[in-house]
Amino acid sequence: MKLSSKGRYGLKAMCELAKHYGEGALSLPYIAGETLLSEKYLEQLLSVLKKDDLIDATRGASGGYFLKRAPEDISVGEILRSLENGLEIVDCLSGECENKSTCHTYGVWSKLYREINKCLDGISLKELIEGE
Amino acid sequence: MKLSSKGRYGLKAMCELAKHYGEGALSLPYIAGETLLSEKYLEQLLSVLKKDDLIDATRGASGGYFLKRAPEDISVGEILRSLENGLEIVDCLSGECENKSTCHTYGVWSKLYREINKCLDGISLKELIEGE
DNA sequence: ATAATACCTAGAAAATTGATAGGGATTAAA
DNA sequence: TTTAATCCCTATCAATTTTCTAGGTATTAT
Repeated sequence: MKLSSKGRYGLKAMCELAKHYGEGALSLPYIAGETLLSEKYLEQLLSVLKKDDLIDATRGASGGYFLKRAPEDISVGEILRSLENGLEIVDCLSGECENKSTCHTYGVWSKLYREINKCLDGISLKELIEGE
Repeated sequence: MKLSSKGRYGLKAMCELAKHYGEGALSLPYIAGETLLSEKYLEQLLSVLKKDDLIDATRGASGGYFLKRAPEDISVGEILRSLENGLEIVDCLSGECENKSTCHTYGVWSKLYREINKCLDGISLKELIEGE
């Protein structure tokens, strides 16, 4: 049960944006340079984060990406759910499970799912860059 | 961040063994039949669980697998750590991370790791088959 | 105009996971 | 003592997912 690199990389990028919150937009090459990630791969992650309304961007020369809300108002949970396309650890949590009632293990997954979300929703981007 | 089918299948098999705890060994074909899993694949999962001392087996005709401890003394955490080869959601948790001190995200992973284990260690196999 | 940027889509490469196959060793029971 | 049922071991294939690369288009400050 590993987090994908999308989650890890994307969260790093979000930290970078948070560090410069209020200073205008950061360009893709800049973020890639700071986080040591491939520009093209990072671009795809940022597009996901944008689709989910966590960041926004301005196009054209001297354009770039920036947080849509303040770092203290964005939780790690939101970011990871966006990048990982949900944090459901088993498929029967999303979609309907037909034998939820008789399945011995359903309860485990649903409890774990709640705990994971609770934990991650309790950490803000601001705490992250300040080292709680 | 998905649990692999090893974890899901293996836990199912463990439930089956728990249901018949104290009744002697269950054969691979029997367990596969009850859980609707491929014999050969399940065999590999059981061998992992055996290596990690959660189950034991007797060979030869009328042999089979059985729990090494009572269902109330085996936690879901133990089972999943065995099958998933640890529950570290990122690699820097296992192995040493060289820049643990400067990394903004290390704290998140380590906190989440603790929560996941705490949650799963708090559920016993017995609770599972009895529906807590 | 130009150069720097975000945006979009297709697909290759690599890694992981899921599953199959076949044979060997052991042992209860006929 | 033979037989059949079982666990044990290892190799390998197939499918899926993840990671990453490539190339072009649209937009905009300078």
